[in-house]
Amino acid sequence: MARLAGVSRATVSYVLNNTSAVRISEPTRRRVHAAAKELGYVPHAAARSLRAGHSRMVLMPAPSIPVGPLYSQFISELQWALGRLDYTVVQYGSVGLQGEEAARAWAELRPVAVLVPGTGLGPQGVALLRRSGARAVVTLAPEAVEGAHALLMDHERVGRCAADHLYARGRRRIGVVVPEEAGLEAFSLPRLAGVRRALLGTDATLTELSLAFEEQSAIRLAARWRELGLDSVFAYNDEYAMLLMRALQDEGLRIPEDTAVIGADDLLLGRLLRPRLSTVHIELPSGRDLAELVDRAVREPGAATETHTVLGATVVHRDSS
Amino acid sequence: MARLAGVSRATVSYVLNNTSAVRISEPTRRRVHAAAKELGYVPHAAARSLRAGHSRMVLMPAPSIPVGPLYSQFISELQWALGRLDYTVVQYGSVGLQGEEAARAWAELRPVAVLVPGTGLGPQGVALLRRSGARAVVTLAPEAVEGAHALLMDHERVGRCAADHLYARGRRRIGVVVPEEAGLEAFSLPRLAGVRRALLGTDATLTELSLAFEEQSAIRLAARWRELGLDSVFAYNDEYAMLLMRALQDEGLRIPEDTAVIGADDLLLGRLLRPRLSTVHIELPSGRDLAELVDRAVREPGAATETHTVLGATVVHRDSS
DNA sequence: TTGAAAGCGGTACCAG
DNA sequence: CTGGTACCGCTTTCAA
Repeated sequence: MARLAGVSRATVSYVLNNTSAVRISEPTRRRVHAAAKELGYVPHAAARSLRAGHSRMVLMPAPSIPVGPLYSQFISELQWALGRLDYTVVQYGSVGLQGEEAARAWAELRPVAVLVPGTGLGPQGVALLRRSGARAVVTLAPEAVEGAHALLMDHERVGRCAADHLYARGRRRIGVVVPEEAGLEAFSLPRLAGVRRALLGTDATLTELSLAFEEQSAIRLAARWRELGLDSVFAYNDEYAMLLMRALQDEGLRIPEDTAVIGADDLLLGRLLRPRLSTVHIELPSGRDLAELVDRAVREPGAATETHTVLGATVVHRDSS
Repeated sequence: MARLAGVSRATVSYVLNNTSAVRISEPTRRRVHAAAKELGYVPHAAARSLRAGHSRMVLMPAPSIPVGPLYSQFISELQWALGRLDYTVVQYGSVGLQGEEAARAWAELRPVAVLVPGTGLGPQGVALLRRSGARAVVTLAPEAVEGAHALLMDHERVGRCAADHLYARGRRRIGVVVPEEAGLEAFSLPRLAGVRRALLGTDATLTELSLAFEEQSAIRLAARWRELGLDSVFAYNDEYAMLLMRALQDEGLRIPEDTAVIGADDLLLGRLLRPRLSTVHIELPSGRDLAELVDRAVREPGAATETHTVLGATVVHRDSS
């Protein structure tokens, strides 16, 4: 670039990076800075990281489904915290890419760390990423993956909490909503399994209820509610719970007398319905903590992989259960 | 890499890219592929784009505020459509970066195209990006920026629609909710301005109402509702509308008799309250169309910048207004 | 204090 | 058909 500033490329590099091992005279610095400003010079990240052999890019797949305020908040916090540690966070739009293939696509960018929510990345995927220079791979999933750090997001606990609550309040015929929308299985199945486990060995019964996030679907489900003979339902999350509760009420069912309803995520909107919606409050890991984990892993890539359980789940009992 | 496969780098390149201008013998291809598989070889995107002088990366800033299902859907669709056109979509976590500074950070990655929702990127930012190789810069904002293609998302129309509707139904003392949460000004201010414009020269009055997305804030606002003397309110969006409507009802106000309420975004959840929430349905551009615009712009970087108005707004009249 | 030169991992031309 | 080689933009010794 600014050899047109009268100096060599090396000098430019020194000046712009404030290289401490080298002293550059003030006049020269000034000329370099001036020229850079003038030409609108921007360093070429690819060239830099090619030469350096590493980057400070932390990559995570972009969510392909609408995420709630909880998760959005978490991502923002994480980006902010990693930004403070001088990492660049990049969400890769991996629409349609699967497992190994996705891992390969990510590896092409040679990120220093990869954060993967959900399953879908096997041990081979992790190995591939590590071979291509990722000094840290962190999964946010129900179970750990060989070779990667793991933040265990145990959605089973959410189901267990909800089921324990309903059972403790005397409910025995318990329905569990399973959303029909694709891409939610990663959450809905563990939550369902959690309910199942909580009810194991008790006198309660569990009924799976398929429900799409549309009024018609809820109305259809409500129409056959009496024949279902359920006295309570864990509705996957607050949004599905709100939808279903409204349909049940329109069908003439009394909440919670005839049927108790509980959701999850503790959305503000759930408090607006009457009766106020009971819910399972979920606590995600703090973005700061995860950022620190990443940073530690990057600095100490040989260290044993850490596994932390990070999903807090507590029942918030309001009026619908 | 697989010079350890017994061939030269060049040959590897030919084989893995299926270079048609060159014929490689089957045995050689096989050995290369075998070695690549064995070593878990992944090409180095930085090296490739350094050499090529360009990449196929489309960059957009990651949203820093929780976005609704509407926008999430739009992003997904866009990623999918661009993926089909063989672009790689990357969301850059620009937490805290502003205008020029953000533009510089993005430019370091030398994306072939940049998509920027919202204002904050000035003409200099656009120029900077173009100078560093971006063949297309597209803004999604209320107004066009010199040098960039523009998808005009005219949120004023949302406010106008809502105001026209309320006015047509005989309301004259109209409140407009302005969220207190930071980062929403890009939407809330134009919506407010739209209401103002719609009411200009009529006998209606406009009152700004500051509201945070918390129950307490809504309760406080509702408590002074009677002294405000409003007969209707445009509540920014459906979520704020739901929150406020509930608080008004708890305060003893009848909806819509005493106060008409209208939101925006046409969320499913708005239909669950009673009375069912009136709303302004918003139509975002199709991801496919935007992807095509980007592709066209990339292939024809010299062409004049296009400006399209892409935000459809129509009132959905339900029971709260 | 500054400059010359090597090299990061690919691609593309040209010679063998 | 295949290998040598120059080069993309930047950092980093090493010499001047």
